[in-house]
Amino acid sequence: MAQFAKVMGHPVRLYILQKLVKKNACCYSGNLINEISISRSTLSQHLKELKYSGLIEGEIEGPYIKYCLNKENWAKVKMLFEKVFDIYENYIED
Amino acid sequence: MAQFAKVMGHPVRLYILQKLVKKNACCYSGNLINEISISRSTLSQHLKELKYSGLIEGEIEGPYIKYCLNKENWAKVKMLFEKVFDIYENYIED
DNA sequence: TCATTATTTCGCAAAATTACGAAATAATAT
DNA sequence: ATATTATTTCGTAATTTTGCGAAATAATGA
Repeated sequence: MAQFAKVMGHPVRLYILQKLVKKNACCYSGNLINEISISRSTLSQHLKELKYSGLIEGEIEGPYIKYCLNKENWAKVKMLFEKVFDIYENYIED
Repeated sequence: MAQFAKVMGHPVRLYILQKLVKKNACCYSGNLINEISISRSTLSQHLKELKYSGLIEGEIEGPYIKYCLNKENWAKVKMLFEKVFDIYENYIED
C-alpha cells in the first residue's frame, strides 16, 4: 500500500490517474503533454512508473500508445485504502 | 492530495498512521521504536513529517510525547481519496 | 526507401528523501 | 543542583527521485 501511495504522491502521476479513473477513459502521451508543462521525456518516465506499479497499462495503437487504468489493480488499491479509512469510520461512530 | 499520498508513501509512516486510525489510539516515540527497526532520530523525523503534513498531532505528556491522529485532517484526506475511488466506482457499475 | 510523427530510452545534473550518530533540549526524580 | 529518561535537532552521507535534452526506436505514409 505504501508503494501505491508513493506512486500517487506526485502531482503529475495523480493527475493522470484521476483522468483515467473515468469510465473507459484513456490518454496518450502526446495528449497529456499539452495539459501538463513538463518535458516529453519526463512525462514518459512518469507513465513508465505508473505502468511499473501496475496502476495503468499501455497499448500500442497505431503510432500512439494508449494508456488506461489497470482495473484489477485499481480495485485492489481502492480496497486497501478503504480498509484503512473504514477502520477509522467504524471507530468514530460512537 | 498528492502531498498526503506522498506522506503515506513510506512504510514507517503508513505503519504509524494505521495504528492511530483506531479509536482514540495514540502512540509514543519510545513505544514505536520497539516495533520498528529504525533509529530514534529517523523515527523522530518521520513523526515530524506526519505532524507537518497535518495528519497527526503531538501533545506533551510528562516526559513523553503523545501522538494521535488529527481527526479533522484525516477526515479531509479520507474524502479526497474516496472521491477519486467513487468516480471509478460510479462508472464501473454499468 | 526515406521522411515524418509519436514516444521512449540514455546519460547526466540538481534536488529531495532517508538514515544515522552525536549533541541538544526538556521534563522529572533524587 | 544533578542525574536520568524521553525525544528531538543538527550535521552529514548515501540513495532515490525528478527533470531535461539528445539520441534511439517504432510505426506509418509518400
